[in-house]
Amino acid sequence: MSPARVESGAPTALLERAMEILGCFDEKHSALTLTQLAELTKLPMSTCHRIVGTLEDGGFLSKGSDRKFRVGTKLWTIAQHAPLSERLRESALPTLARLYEETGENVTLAVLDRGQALYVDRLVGERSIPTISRAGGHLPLHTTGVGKVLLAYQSEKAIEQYLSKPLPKPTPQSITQPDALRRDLAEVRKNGYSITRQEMTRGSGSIAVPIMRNGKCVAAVGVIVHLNRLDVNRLVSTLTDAAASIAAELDGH
Amino acid sequence: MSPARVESGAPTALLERAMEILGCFDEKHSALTLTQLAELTKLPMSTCHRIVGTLEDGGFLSKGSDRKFRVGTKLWTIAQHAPLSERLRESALPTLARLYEETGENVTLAVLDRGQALYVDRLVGERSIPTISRAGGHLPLHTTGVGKVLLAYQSEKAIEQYLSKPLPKPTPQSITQPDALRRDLAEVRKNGYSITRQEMTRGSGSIAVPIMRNGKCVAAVGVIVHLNRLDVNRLVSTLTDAAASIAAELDGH
DNA sequence: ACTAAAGTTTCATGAGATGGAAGTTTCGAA
DNA sequence: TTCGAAACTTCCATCTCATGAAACTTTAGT
Repeated sequence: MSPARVESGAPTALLERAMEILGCFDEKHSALTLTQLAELTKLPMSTCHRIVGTLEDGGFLSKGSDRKFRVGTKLWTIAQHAPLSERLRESALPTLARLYEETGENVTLAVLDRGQALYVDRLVGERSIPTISRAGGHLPLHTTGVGKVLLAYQSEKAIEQYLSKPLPKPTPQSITQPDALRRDLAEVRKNGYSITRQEMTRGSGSIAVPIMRNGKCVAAVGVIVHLNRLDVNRLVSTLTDAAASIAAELDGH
Repeated sequence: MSPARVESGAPTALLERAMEILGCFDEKHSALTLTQLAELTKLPMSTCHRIVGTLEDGGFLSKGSDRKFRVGTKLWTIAQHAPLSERLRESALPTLARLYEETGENVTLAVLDRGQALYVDRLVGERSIPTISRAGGHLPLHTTGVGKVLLAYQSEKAIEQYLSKPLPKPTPQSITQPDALRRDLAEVRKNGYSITRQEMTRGSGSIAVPIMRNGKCVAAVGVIVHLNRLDVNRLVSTLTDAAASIAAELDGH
């Protein structure tokens, strides 16, 4: 128990370093060179090289002909057995497909993860407007349709904790005043659905509804549409059906 | 360079052990206790415990209230940035959704991986018949529709190598005679699609077509249907359109 | 309450991770 | 084609940190 143990960054365990390296792959970095990985993780080149090599041998990373590393097939395969894929995504996909066909719009499925909306899946067509959300990506809770639903059905305490931190404001329409948000969330609970209008992206809005299981909101489905196509009544009813269908599928197995 | 270096199993590097632990999660093991993990990897409990703990801290594993470990959200998130998800799956999904709606049948998308068909995605409805293929799962090349397509478009040498190994025969209808398979694959290349009839599962058949890019077959789409619904002409034409559409989407970005 | 199985902590030991430095390859510019 | 610099790979003396048997604690099923 030497006192100089839990020091700053340096003497970390090998495994933590390896996880940090893998964690470098995100929305904006799907292909990275060894040098970039060493910079991002602040690891010495030689150490980084050795770890990356082992990860590559294990199929967790793969090196392209462009000398860039990408997430490997083995890692992907393992991830398909996460409950997120195996249970939620798999159960929801047929319904999402129907929803997509019916509306022709961007369809998203998200869960709450570390105080953000984690997009489990999305269906984007050529017709639908471009969106920032990606499967595997995170967005704030208070600026997205699915996010507001996920937040609204949290405990009072969790909501207050979320509101206590500074809230990002990606557009002028984003609601960042705690009181305004509290009212908005109350509306969501009352109506059973959320609406956003240009709170995340200029020109687009969204509608989302909760997927309930045992009285808890386990996920949210939503559509993102061009503002002038935001036909609330029609979309809410379609989404409510879809959510019920997904919930049934989840219970089914 | 001590000669007794690349010995048998025991003295493996930490990272390799960690990857082996993660690799325990597969089709038939989506939730495992610490003891099970220690058994599967043949690691001492204490060592396994420590590694699993670190993986849990990093969000690569998560422990449920049932004391079982599952693949964690962090690992899943990272995997979404694999080319398999980000490029192929994302590009193909809208088309697969349409295909699913049009046919109402099991729709699958697969690539070649380590001499097997790796299922990248599948859409399964209540209507469609039960299938073994799962997203993230592997099946033999010569007994599945998508597999035969993937194999047929390989090089002569690769095909011969595949045929040189013993071929599993899950049903009496499975084609395992090298010569018969060679003829079947030639048919696939000639026609541009593959057919299977009860070669993997009794009572069901499948049709699949290649997704070509730069003259190479990068993936295959297929449907699995009840034998007496196997309307070859209709399905082939629908699938061919879908494959072209996915290929276009892949080129688009 | 009891107990067997599952999970957790401890710690002396040495295997193996470490990272600076030197060597090699790649790639773009001249 | 030659050259130089940046990217990548290998080497190896040093010593940290992973190791796993054993002891301990918790859990769940009589």
